[in-house]
Amino acid sequence: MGKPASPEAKPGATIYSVAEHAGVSIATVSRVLQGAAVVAEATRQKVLTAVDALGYVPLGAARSLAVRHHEAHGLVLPELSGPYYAELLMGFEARAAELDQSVVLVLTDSRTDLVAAVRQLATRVDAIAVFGSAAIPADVVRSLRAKKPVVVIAGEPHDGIEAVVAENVESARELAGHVLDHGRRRVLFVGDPDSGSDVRNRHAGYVAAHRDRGLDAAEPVRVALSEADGAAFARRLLAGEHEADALMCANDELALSIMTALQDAGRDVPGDVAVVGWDDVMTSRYVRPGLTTVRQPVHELGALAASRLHELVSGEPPREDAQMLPTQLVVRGSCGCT
Amino acid sequence: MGKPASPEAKPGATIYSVAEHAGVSIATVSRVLQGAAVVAEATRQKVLTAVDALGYVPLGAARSLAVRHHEAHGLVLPELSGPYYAELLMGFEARAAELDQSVVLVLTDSRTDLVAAVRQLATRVDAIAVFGSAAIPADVVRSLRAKKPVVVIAGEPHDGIEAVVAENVESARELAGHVLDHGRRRVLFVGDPDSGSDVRNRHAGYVAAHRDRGLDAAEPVRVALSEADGAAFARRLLAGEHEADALMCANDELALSIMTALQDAGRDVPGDVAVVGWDDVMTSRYVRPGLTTVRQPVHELGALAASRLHELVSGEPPREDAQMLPTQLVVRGSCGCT
DNA sequence: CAGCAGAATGTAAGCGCTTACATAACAAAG
DNA sequence: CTTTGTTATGTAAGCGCTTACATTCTGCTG
Repeated sequence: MGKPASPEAKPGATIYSVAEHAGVSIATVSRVLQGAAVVAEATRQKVLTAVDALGYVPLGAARSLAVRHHEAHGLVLPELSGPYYAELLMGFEARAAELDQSVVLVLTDSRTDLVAAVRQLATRVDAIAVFGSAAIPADVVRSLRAKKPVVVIAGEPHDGIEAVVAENVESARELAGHVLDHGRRRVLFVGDPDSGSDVRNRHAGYVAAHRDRGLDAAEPVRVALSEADGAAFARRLLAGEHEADALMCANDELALSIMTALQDAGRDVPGDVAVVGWDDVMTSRYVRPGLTTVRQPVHELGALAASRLHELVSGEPPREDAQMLPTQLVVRGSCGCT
Repeated sequence: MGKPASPEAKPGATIYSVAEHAGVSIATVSRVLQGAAVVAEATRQKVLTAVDALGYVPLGAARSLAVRHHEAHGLVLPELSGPYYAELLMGFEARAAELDQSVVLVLTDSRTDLVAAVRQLATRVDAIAVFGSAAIPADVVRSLRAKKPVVVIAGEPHDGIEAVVAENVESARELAGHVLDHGRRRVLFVGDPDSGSDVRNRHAGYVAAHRDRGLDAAEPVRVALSEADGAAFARRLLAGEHEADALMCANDELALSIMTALQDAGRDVPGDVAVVGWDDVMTSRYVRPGLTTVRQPVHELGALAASRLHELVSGEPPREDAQMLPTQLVVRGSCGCT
């Protein structure tokens, strides 16, 4: 802080001015900066000195143009509320960093022209990871794929576009089975199986658990995945529109808002009705009873996406089948366990 | 110069191949793609046809090099757990999108070489927003500033680096005053004022509230801001290491973990001890009693940072004083209100 | 119908890097 | 001393765009 001001940076310092200042050629400057080729120690020092005398910052675009790749990965997510996407992004970013790739983020919920945004993104990255339900039209994804490697996160693989997912069907079957084995006989699935492959697969597991026991599964209650949708459903449930002794919600936000609304209305959870969710968000540990849910390796999922992107850029062929990460049932009180 | 050697390279469609395919010059292709100059409708159509016949995706780096800017903003955040940073990022991204700027994200907690990461970032963006406590050495920020516009989020302005912040002192004074006015006389500040200007200012408000009433403020309990730190503090409190009838925590995560730990140990909140936090995270609405806290306009803060970055890039001079956004006290039950 | 303004398009000069290839410098070997 | 490797460094050709400027093509005007 007490030090003299930083070197007067000529706003226009380029590799040429550095070379001139150091009395060497631009090739040499490039070599010391890339650390690639051998450079005499004395020369290296001259260059380094010149670099910070001029406050030189290389122009990434020029390098990208010369080397013909961006050294950046794109990530397209719907939004970031709730811990799920944030954790995914952290995993992605961390892995990308290890691979020396920058990450360029696009959030689709804030975009009016999604397609333009994605095209624009394609312009500045080497590969793109798209979240399954980020609402990118399939043909856009496919046309993207023609130019750049693409991986879908939590979606279905198709047309040579590979997918990375967390396991859903089996854990949903296990979770639903757990609830059924508490003796509940009217377990409602809350969430729209058509809203994405994650929910579809969770629903499939729910159906399977019923089938396993020779039971009939009720029709799913098709609601979106936000707190507000949960609250709305809770109102309908309290109004007697649905009958249930257990609710298997497509995610924790739904489960939490429903559980709280029921409790506020004097219902006993899990006494009157059990509630389970999916994701294991932070709040699920804090509410009483604790929310029984399923933990996904979200961080790892993001990291896996970044890794695959990198491998695809490096020329590896896309995988046919989705890569699946295991999930873990987290049993707390809301399912009826003590 | 002439055109590149292989006109055959389909995967490498360039402006040249498009021009050739459409039977026009590259200048014309550029013109229709930028939509800038007038182009005869017939010509425009030929070009557009060629573009998607070849699946042409422009190379962002080449454009950046030619126009001499990146059309991208950098954002440096510590991490993304908890809703605070995620919301900030969403605000930033949304505003950046409106301004047609890409956002390149760097998370410092995942980096081993922070300084290198930031330098690398500077290479590919026009301007950078750094979160105050992202642990970037001050001299690095300053040297960055010499080349690119920089704004600090939730930090102090200095050396021509402007800052955007949410109000802290007055709302902390109000919050602490509120607790004191419930009759609490041993209000402990939990959090380390030296960990960043946000906490420092909250502490300052806490001290001011005491002074307002002619009371003495206790020494702050210096703990970090995570759940784990809160739990550890709660254990010490239960063990009798501290004495308090109210806890003013530097953020909600701390407050929540402490409150829950106390309740689990049989203490009554707010009966035995009141607990208040800061941030108004989602969980704060769900716990019982609801957590009294302060809501910050986090989304707006992110958006403001993006806006300022853009204005700085456009040549506007940096502001001397931090731009401050108002916060809002959210009173729920944990402070002692019914 | 020459002359000319204005519109549409083409030409070519960069933008700041990387890197293949050429060259220089110097030491060891013949 | 040449010759021959080895290193260290320089030269220059792009990378794929944008854009100032030049050129060509219209359709009028006088």
